[in-house]
Amino acid sequence: MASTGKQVLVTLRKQIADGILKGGQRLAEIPTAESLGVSRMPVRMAFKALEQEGFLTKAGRGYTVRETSPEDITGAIEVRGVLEGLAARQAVERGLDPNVLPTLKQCLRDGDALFVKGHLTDDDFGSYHDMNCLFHDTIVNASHNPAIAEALARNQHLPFASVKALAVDPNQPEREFRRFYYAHLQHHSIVDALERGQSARAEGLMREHANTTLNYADEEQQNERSRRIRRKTSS
Amino acid sequence: MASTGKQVLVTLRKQIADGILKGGQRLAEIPTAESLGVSRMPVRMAFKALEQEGFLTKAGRGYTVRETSPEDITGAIEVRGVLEGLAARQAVERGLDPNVLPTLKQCLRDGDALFVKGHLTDDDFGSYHDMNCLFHDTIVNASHNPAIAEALARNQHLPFASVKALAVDPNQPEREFRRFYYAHLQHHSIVDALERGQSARAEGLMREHANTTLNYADEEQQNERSRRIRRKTSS
DNA sequence: TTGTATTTAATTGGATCCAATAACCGTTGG
DNA sequence: CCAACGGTTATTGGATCCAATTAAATACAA
Repeated sequence: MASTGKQVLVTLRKQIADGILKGGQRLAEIPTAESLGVSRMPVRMAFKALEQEGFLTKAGRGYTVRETSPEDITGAIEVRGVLEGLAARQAVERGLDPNVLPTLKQCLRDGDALFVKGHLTDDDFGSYHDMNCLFHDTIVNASHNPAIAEALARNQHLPFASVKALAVDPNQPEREFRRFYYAHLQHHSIVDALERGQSARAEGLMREHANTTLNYADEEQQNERSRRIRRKTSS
Repeated sequence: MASTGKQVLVTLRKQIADGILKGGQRLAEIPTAESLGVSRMPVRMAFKALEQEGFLTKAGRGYTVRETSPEDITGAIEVRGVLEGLAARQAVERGLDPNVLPTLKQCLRDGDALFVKGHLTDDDFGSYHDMNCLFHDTIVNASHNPAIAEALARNQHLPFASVKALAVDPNQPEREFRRFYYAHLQHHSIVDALERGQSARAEGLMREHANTTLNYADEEQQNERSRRIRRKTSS
């Protein structure tokens, strides 16, 4: 039983993330309040919060759902790369807390156990997702630089840009397997660099690791683009 | 005649930035609303916005003014370095817009004109500040990556961390002159790298350029620390 | 004397009301 | 026929009211 305001906030956020509220669409307080069955007040609060989070932009009277171009997404992933790279470097330079390496190595073992079978089930993707979040969060926290986490929080919102929002294409299981396996091998290299105190190497690896997501997002763009073209030619 | 809500927001923001509202201080809606002579509603809105901006943190009932440690500031400046470094690199890699280099070179000429005298007046510091903001904004915008500007906007709030908030120590004019002159020489190197298409060099220079501020903040910390020690020993 | 539980008070969050402003449409004048 | 001005309408922003939750204080029991 979360409070009404939080409920409205997460509902709207999910509707935007899921594309139910399309980019560019105008949002007024009264209709959304009525459709959610609440008063205008929590909606006002949620709109303000969503504006700060970058989901909505104030357009004269009312708000419009922000439209994210593919360039926005690739740019945000690039930002995530340099920020997580900075986190890895600073984590090494400050000296790792004693619990960091054990946690990361457990992540590596968990990932290894997933990949030995040679294929990934839906549950495996979920497990990988959890492990991946823990891995990245651990490194970001190990930097002891709260500004990094704050700056990253801004990017979490864009689809594909966040660590938490890794999408899986169910039609290409073997390609997805290779993609995640490659990412996991990068995790191994990153831990190796952290363990050896190679801060610059850790930073570079972490940047490239974000680029792995970037390449995938690019392919998604390609698919989307070709799909659009196909649609256009077929009409 | 700005709207009441905005007025409350900027007032509270300024009071926090100026230290009138000290770090760790608890803020309740009713007292602040009464002290500002408005109703509770704009204060609620402002509190929510200030929480999103990182000025306030929700502490059970009500909010507390966030206290920024020196480590927070150095960390934020480090973040600014990698973000502006990324901006410089991407600006080169995407190809500079035709108006970027002329704008930057005008900044260099304006700076050169300030430093030829060998000393800086108060007006000169103001001119340098404006030129400096234009220089950095131009590079960030030249990256055509809106995620960078958004991530940077988060850091603007912390004192010393932002480009816009460069402090000048009036007691050490010649030291300040050397500091700004060094920063300006870095500007020259950065423009040189941009012009030659040396993206990695531009990135590294931009990072180091933020570090110049960082060193100053460190000295501020040292001063503050020694001041505190002096106070402690004298008591 | 200390810890826990209950009660009370205060503060926050939600709803409704009212005013102010901005957008849209119609009409009129050039 | 187009543009500009005025009116009307709808939507946002501010204020007040009410309920719910939480924190603090006091009292009671161990």
